[in-house]
Amino acid sequence: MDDVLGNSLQSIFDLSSSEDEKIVSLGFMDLLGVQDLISPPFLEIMTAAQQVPSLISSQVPLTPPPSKKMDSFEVINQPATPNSSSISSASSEAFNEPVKVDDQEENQQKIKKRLKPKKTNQKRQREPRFAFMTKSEVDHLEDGYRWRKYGQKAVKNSPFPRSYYRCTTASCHVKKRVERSFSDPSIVITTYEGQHIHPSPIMPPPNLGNSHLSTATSAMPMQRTPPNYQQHLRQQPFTDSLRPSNFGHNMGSINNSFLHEKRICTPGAGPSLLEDRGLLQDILPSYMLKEE
DNA sequence: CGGTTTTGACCAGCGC
DNA sequence: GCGCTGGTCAAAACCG
Repeated sequence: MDDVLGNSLQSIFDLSSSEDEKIVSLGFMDLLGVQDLISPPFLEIMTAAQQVPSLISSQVPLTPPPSKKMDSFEVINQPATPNSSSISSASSEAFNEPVKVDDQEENQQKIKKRLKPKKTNQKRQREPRFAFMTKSEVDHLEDGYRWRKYGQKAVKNSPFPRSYYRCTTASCHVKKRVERSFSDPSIVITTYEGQHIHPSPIMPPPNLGNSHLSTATSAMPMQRTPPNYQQHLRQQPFTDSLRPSNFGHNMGSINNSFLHEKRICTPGAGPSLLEDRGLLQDILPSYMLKEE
């Protein structure tokens, strides 16, 4: 079942990399605003992230699908420019009846609007992505930001549709996709794309009584832990590359704050586990840990 | 009335 | 080249 889940997720997220062992990412940590804690050697192997010209500095690649290319890591150094998308006039309409110039222009503008920006030898730019699984009843988890749904698609091999959301804040182009795991419908898979450039609009200010929380959030100025997650959910940042070999020594510096947060999130979790596993426990699904 | 959701259509990329 | 799939657009519907 784990395999099924893993495979399906591989197809779900194209957080791919070309080299299994090399790509390591801090996506989740990055979202939490702790990317400045990355050690230099760690950065060196984040080849993909280095290519990204945006303020995003990392992403969490899942197990790279062998057939996939570095799609999500493709980088376009210049903004895709709508290169006038040479649409050669809607011939049928023009043929059938004389269309007013205004109408023609209107039509062409409509068509242009729908056309993606012309690319010249370049793939569409994509923000680094970060995905995690959450056990939750509701599909759209409150994470402190305001989202506007802009699409929904049926997912292949899954009865559950995938929803597409955009951050409603102007000039913030963060997107997220939400879907349920086919193999475990109780799990919601959320994929973030991009990074918020603004504080959470609906989160209360920090330091409101909960010293633990303030400790945990102090390291993440822009991305605070979703309240719902803290109360009800068990976050499982979904990553295959965050395995101990990559993870342990690189993440040690941020262990404290993150572990702290986790204790808040899941008071039911055994303290011994947390102590034993540390951050790893927070990141890796339990079944992965058991396999170790 | 403004913002959000729904939903069908369109486009790009990829595999065969 | 064709078909499939993911991602996005945008008009209409919905909602507070």
